[in-house]
Amino acid sequence: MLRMAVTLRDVAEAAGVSVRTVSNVVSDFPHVSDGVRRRVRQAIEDLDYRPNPIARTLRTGRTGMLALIVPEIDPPYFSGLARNVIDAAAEHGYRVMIDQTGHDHDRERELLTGGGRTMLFDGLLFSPIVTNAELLEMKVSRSVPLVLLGEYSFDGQYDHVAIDNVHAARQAVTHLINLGRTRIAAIGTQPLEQYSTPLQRASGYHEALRSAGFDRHPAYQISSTSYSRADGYAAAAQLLAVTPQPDAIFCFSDLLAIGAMAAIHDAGLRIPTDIAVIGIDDIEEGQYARPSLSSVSIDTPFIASEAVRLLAARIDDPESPTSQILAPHRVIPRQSTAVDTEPTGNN
Amino acid sequence: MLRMAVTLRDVAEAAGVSVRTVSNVVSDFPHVSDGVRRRVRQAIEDLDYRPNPIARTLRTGRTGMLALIVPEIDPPYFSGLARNVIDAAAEHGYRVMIDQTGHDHDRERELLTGGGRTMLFDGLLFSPIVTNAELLEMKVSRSVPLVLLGEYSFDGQYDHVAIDNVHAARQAVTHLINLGRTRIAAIGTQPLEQYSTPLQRASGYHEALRSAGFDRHPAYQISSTSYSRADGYAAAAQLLAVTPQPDAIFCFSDLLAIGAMAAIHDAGLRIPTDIAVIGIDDIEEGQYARPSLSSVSIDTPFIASEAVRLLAARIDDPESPTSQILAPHRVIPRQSTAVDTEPTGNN
DNA sequence: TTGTAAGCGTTATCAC
DNA sequence: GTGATAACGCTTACAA
Repeated sequence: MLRMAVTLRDVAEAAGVSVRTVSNVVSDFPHVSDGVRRRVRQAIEDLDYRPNPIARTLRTGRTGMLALIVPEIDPPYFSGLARNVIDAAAEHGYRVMIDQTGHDHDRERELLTGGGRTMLFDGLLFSPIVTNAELLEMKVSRSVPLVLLGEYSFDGQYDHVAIDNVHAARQAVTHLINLGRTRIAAIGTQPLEQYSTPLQRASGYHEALRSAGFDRHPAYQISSTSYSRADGYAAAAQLLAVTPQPDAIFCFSDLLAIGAMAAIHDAGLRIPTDIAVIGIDDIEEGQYARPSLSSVSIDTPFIASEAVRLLAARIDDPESPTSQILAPHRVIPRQSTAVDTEPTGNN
Repeated sequence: MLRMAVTLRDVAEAAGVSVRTVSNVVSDFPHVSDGVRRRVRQAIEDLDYRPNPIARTLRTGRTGMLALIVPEIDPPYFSGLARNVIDAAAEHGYRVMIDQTGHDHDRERELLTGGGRTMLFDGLLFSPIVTNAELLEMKVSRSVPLVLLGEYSFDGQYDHVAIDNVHAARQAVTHLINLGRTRIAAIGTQPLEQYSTPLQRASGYHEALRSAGFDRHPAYQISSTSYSRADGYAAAAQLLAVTPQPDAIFCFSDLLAIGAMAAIHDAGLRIPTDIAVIGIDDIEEGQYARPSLSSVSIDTPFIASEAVRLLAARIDDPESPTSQILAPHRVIPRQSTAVDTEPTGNN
């Protein structure tokens, strides 16, 4: 604090009333006579008094802040989510602190088990990378309301807003199959077993192949440590060297797909003529890519607003039963999986 | 709070010591005998005691939180900045709350003048959209340390980390001129006078044209309300209808440029053969676009770490003289402004 | 080295 | 309707 703060007491003194009365005026308590109210208002104005939220918090136990915990804030999916969460939170009177786990398992645990200054927040919105099982194994601090994001099947112990990743992936691959593609590769599997999203999307990929009666070709599955453009580029380059060459690629994220498209383009191949590409997330970048990127859209505004609504309710009533909400998704076909009629002109 | 919190007093009681001693142990005060320390540690463990950061804050006046105020969090430039700010803040022991002004002038004022719960934060990192003059006109609350981001010339009243927008824009346009382009359009000017960045970039654009002896062609300057892909697309479409058609476009942001490239592509024109395109920000998306997007790179990690450093110092010593730091930038030539090797007969 | 107690600026429980 | 005053949980003189 740069200079001594003006307190309730100062105002009370200036207005010639008690702190109780000033507090009443500040918090719009109804039973204050108009004359007194006016005098207090004037004193507040004169002294430029601002209530100290910390002191208020200590008394009320409410900070008015939520924490949003994501792996990273800069990938478009998460920054879009953050934007929607911040906006939704504002509608409920909350502000949002953002923390990044950096895809670090231990950091997730640390943030969740309340190692840090968890009490600074009225509630937590948490987008985990680890699986259900891993998460339940951690002894999550029960002292702070928590809503989980993005994970499909929890056991009802927590509120959560989820995507059906298995189904989303299956629909994406089925879309490629319906195009007549038969050699369908996937980018984004994970070597480690503890991460949830890649497992589910891989599972959807396998389901779709099985339904179509296709074999799984190990060389068609490229794992990637992150869901970045760079990883997509490298993985696609690797796929192009496989014989027979894939005629379609399902990427576990749009960023991977963007990278893959660049690699395919640089190799002198055409999209979708030679290789069709589809991603997941439906980020705006894909709409403006040329060819534009087909994707599975995920309703982030819905996820954000439902999650904040659930969290606000949980804060107000810690004992109410938990809710599980499924966010809608749908395949958005664009040029990268268009039925091949004319050249895309992308080179 | 879901259940009654365990307090210092509870621990003290359990360990058979005074709260003072427990507090000493918790805050690693050196002069505590080993036996007592062990006993206290044990009691803390047993009771699962977590210090209440709010109470600590009320005493010390420090929350350990910074606020980052940006127009929007989801454009890549700002989400990248946020990521770097969060990381830099963590190194100084701070966490970061993010607020969006939504490009709203009044909201900026409200956040800055401390209308809200400003005291919750030890300091503010503020990326303003309004000009210097507008900002100084607001009576910014002096009660909270403030570092400004992205604005070039303030009068030294505040700490700030800035980009030389005029120079960055001039270099971008000069790069186009050096390519031999003569009909150079610009996308991103603003009809309103109070926004800083567009004014500066427009000014750099004009300077470069003047140096080259080119006239300003009013129809070559397209204003846009936001720096989005959609605005870039629409603006470029508008430019393509102008005669004579521009042979280069300088976009005030990479997002605008991405949109413009899509429009040019959709019109059946080639980049850079028919029209060269350059943006500002050097977002990763531009590297993976095809053709890849030339841009002016801005050193966001530098901006973030310097800004946090300045803010931390300001918090520690409110009276020290302010610093003004200029972040480096440089033109990154890519395919969208590559020297044209194909025969075109165009110039 | 450790205990006692006085705040930090609110809100809320009593009285009057 | 308004005034004292006791918390909220912590840090930190001041004592011991």
